[in-house]
Amino acid sequence: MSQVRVRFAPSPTGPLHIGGVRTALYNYLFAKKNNGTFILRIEDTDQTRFVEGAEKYIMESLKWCGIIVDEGINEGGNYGPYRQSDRKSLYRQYADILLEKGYAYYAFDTPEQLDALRKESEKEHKTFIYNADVREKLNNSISLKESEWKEKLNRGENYVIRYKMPQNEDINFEDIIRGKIVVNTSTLDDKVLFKSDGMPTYHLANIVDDHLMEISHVIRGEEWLPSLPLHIMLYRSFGWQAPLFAHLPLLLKPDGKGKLSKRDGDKMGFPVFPLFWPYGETAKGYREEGYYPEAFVNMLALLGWNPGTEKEIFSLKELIDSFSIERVGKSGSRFDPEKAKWFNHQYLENRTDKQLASEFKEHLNAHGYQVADDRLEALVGLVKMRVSFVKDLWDQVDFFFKAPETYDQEAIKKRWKDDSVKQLSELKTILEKIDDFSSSRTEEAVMTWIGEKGYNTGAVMNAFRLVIVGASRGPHIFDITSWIGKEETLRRIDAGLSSIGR
RNA sequence: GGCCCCAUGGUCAAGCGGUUAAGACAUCGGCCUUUCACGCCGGUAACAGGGGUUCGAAUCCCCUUGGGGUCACCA
Repeated sequence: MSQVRVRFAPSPTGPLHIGGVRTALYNYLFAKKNNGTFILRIEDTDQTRFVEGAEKYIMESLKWCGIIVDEGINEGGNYGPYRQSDRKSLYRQYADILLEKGYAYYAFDTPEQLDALRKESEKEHKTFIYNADVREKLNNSISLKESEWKEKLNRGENYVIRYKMPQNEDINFEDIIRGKIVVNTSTLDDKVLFKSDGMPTYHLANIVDDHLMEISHVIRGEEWLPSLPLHIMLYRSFGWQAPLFAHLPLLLKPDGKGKLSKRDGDKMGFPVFPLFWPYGETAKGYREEGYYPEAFVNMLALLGWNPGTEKEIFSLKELIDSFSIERVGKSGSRFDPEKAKWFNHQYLENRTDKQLASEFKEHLNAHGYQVADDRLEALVGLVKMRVSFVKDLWDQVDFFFKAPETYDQEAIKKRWKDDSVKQLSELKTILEKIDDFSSSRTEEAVMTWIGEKGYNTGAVMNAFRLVIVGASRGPHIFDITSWIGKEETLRRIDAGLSSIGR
C-alpha cells in the first residue's frame, strides 16, 4: 500500500457530536496503524452556517481524546491551507474544467423556482429531481441557446454550476466495509457543485481537496453513502484516481429509533458531546461530567469495532495496534450510557491510589477539608471500587471528615437493639485500652472481647457502625476507625450514645 | 414515496458452511460478610419470517417484514 493519508473533515457548525468523534478516532487509529498521516480539514464552505467557537471546539475535543493531528490549521503541512474557506480561490478552476469537458453546466433557476417545482411534484406524490428528464425544460446552459445563457452570464445573473449526471448508466463501486454497490445514474440528480456565492458545495470541495491532499482512504459516516456515486462520477470526470472508501455505521440513540442526537442526551441525562459547549444553547460534555478521556475513547472505539477477542480495556496505543477497518461492523450501534459508566469505573479502579488522591484533592478542598497526601491515598484506596467518577468519591468519604450529625432512622430501627447502649459502652472501654489503633489490631481486640462475652457479632458491629458513620454504609468499620483515630472514634461513640440513647 | 444501507439476547457483540450459538453491560439468584460496594459462582435471555442452494445453514442466494440513512445554492 502506498502512503496512507486520511482526513477528518468536520464542518464547524456547532459542537462535535460523539459520532463525529468516533469517525475522527477511526481515521486516527487507521492512520497510526498504517504509519500514515492524520489530517484535520475544516469544511466551512457554507458561510451561513458558521458558528463561532466550533472550530476551536473540534480541535480541543480531539486533543482531549489524545488524538494527535499531523496536518492541519495549527500543525501546518505541505498540503494547506486546511480550512476550505481559505482555499476558496482554488475551486473555481476545477468547476471550469468540468464545464469545459461538458460534465457540468450553468443553471439559472432560482431557489424559489425550484422550491415551487418540488412542491408541485410532492402534490403528485412524486420526487422532483433535477436530472436529464427535466433539465431541458429548466433554465440552464443546456436548455437555453448559447447566446441566451451567455447573455445571462454577462448580465451578472446569479447562477450555479451543476454536474451533468449521465442517463441510465450503472455505477459500480466498492466500499471497504460494505463491499460492492451498484447505483443507476437515473436515480441521481444534477447536484450543484458551485454555488452562486462563489463557494463550492461539499461535493466539489471534498473531491478536489481529497485529490490535492492525496487522501488515500476516505473514512466517514454512513450518511454520506447516498452521495458516494456522485463522488465516484466526479473522480471519473476529472480523470483522477479515487481514494478507497469506508462508510462507518451510525451511532443510534439508546432507546427508540434513529440516530443519536443532542435531544437524547438532554432527555436521558447523558452527554452527547465530548466537551461542554458554552455558546448559546449549552450542552453537557463527557469531560465535565467526570469521564476520563481514555475511558471515553475506549468506549467509543468498541462501538462499531471489535477486535474479535475478549479484551475490552484498550489504551490508545493498544487500540492502534489492534485496529483494522475490516473489523468495523456494518450495522448501527445503539449507544449505552450504562456501559460508558462501566468503562469509566474500570479506569478509575485501575488508577493508583496516588493518582486518584491527587485527582480527588480539589474536590475535597471544595468541601472545605484538607488532609495529608498519604492519608488521602489510604482513604481513596478504601473506597475507589465503589464509584465510577472521582466527583462521586466525596459521598463515600464524607463521614471520615465529619462526625454524624444525624443518624439514619431506618438504620436505627434495624440496628439499634435494647442492649446496644450497654455493649457500646463496654466497647468504648475496650477501645480505650488499645494503643495500636491499626485496623487489624483493633479488629482483633474487639473480636476477642465479643467472643468472650458471647455477644452477637452482627448486633455489636452494626450498632458500632451506626454511631461512627451515622448510617449503614461505608467500608470495613475498622478501616474507618483506624483512619479517623482513637480519639475521634471514642468521641463518636459518646455522641451516638447520648443522641440515640435509650 | 424514490434510491441506498442494515438485521444474533434489553444493549454492545463473537461467529465468516458442521459450535452445547462465546464474552461484556444490564437484570435476577447465590456465595463472601459486620452494612454497602468490590469480588466469585450461577440463572433468565438471541440467530426477524418464508423460500431456496447444500449431506449440512446464524453463516451463501432470493423474497417479505422491520429498522436506519438520504433525497438543499447544508455538510
